[in-house]
Amino acid sequence: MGDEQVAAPTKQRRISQRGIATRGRILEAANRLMFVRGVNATTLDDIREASQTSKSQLYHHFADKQELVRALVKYRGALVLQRERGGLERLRSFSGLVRWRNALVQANSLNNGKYGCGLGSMAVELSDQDEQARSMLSETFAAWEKLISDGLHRMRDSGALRQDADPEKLATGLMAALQGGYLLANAAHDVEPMEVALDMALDHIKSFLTEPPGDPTR
Amino acid sequence: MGDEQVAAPTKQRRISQRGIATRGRILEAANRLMFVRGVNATTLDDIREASQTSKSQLYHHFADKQELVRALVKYRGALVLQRERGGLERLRSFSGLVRWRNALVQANSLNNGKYGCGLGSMAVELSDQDEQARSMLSETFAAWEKLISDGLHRMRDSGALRQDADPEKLATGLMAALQGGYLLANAAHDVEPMEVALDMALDHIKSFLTEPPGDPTR
DNA sequence: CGTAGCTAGGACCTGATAGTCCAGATCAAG
DNA sequence: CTTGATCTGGACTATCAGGTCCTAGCTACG
Repeated sequence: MGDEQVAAPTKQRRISQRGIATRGRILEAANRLMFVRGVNATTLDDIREASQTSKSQLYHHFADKQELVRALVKYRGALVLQRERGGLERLRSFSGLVRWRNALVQANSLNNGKYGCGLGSMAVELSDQDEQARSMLSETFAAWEKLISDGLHRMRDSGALRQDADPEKLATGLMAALQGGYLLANAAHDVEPMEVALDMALDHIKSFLTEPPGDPTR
Repeated sequence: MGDEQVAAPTKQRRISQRGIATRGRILEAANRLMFVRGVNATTLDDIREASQTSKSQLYHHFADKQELVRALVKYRGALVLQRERGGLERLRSFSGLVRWRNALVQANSLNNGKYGCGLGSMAVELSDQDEQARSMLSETFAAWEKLISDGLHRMRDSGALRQDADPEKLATGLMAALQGGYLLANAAHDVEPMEVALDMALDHIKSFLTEPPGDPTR
């Protein structure tokens, strides 16, 4: 098994600007469609049509649907991490966490809670059917949690958080509350459960503050 | 539109024991297969084979795949609620909540975190594609949360929980932690995130106890 | 310019899957 | 035991979705 793919290591296919643009259009369309319909319910023809491309282009840029889905996992993961980096990499206080929470809630409320988290829903759909996708998603979640726990570490180092706070566990708990909140909000078509869940997690973190925050949570 | 289904309201189809058994076998097989592979990735032929039935029986007992899935939502919802009633309807103390947590964690650890929650994964897969299934799932979640909040109400009435505790919100937060925990555990193939998430939610509830529990959490 | 190879269009193929149909077995009520 | 309905087996069909292929444009580079 595995007889070919080791050959010609240096030979990289030439790729034109147009090719890059097409590949991008395909990924973008897949991203949009699979976000609202789910991965399995989206067909290649849907994507072809939405991206204004053709079958041969799909198969020129991606070996098969599974590869496209894996590329999408990477693509969406990068998008989310980039967005989250913006909101979290300078996190140094509890109020920063509250702002972060508010941004997520507001974004989700625009859809009335529908669709959930782009990563979370892929994780549910793919974990039991594509090991490689599952492991990429798991790593993305870990990186996301790390953005949070890094912020909590900064807060602990600066004395805002007590020494006995465990940033990693707090970050995992917060991420679980976020994902569970997304899920319940999606089922209910209502953001409220997501708000309640995030507030619970934030309250829990608040209990590790060295001194109570100056302003109420909202 | 809708010209037929109103006719003959009293005429209920006769149904034999054998018919009931067959219908049960189909639902059971669908339940098992769709739990591990997901709803969309499971075919009717898979179910036919696993349930030792035939195509005509599938379509005799269910109008189409969508109806079968909806019946499964109901079936699985009833199973979960029955199981949860056992663990929650006599909940009166924090330690009872800890026992409940332990049972869920233990069950999930048998699969190394795989597959997640039977209801949660269906919610993710179906919410964006079958409104009726979504609403049934949402109601099931609400009923499940009510089992929890009823227990918390009992704790509050007995003085174990402070008066300012909000049982409904605490139950929603706990459910979100549970669902998010399932999701992350499934993605990681490891129960740990689920444990951390539930412990966070339990800690949060613990902060509303009138007096600290006699024993450590575990 | 010329040409090699990337890029594109879209018809076509193939397998899988949801759904149909009908003949025959089984059951329950009288 | 008769009769009419339910239940069952499994072959059959239609459709759809993934995947292939061949021809024709474009682009980059010499």
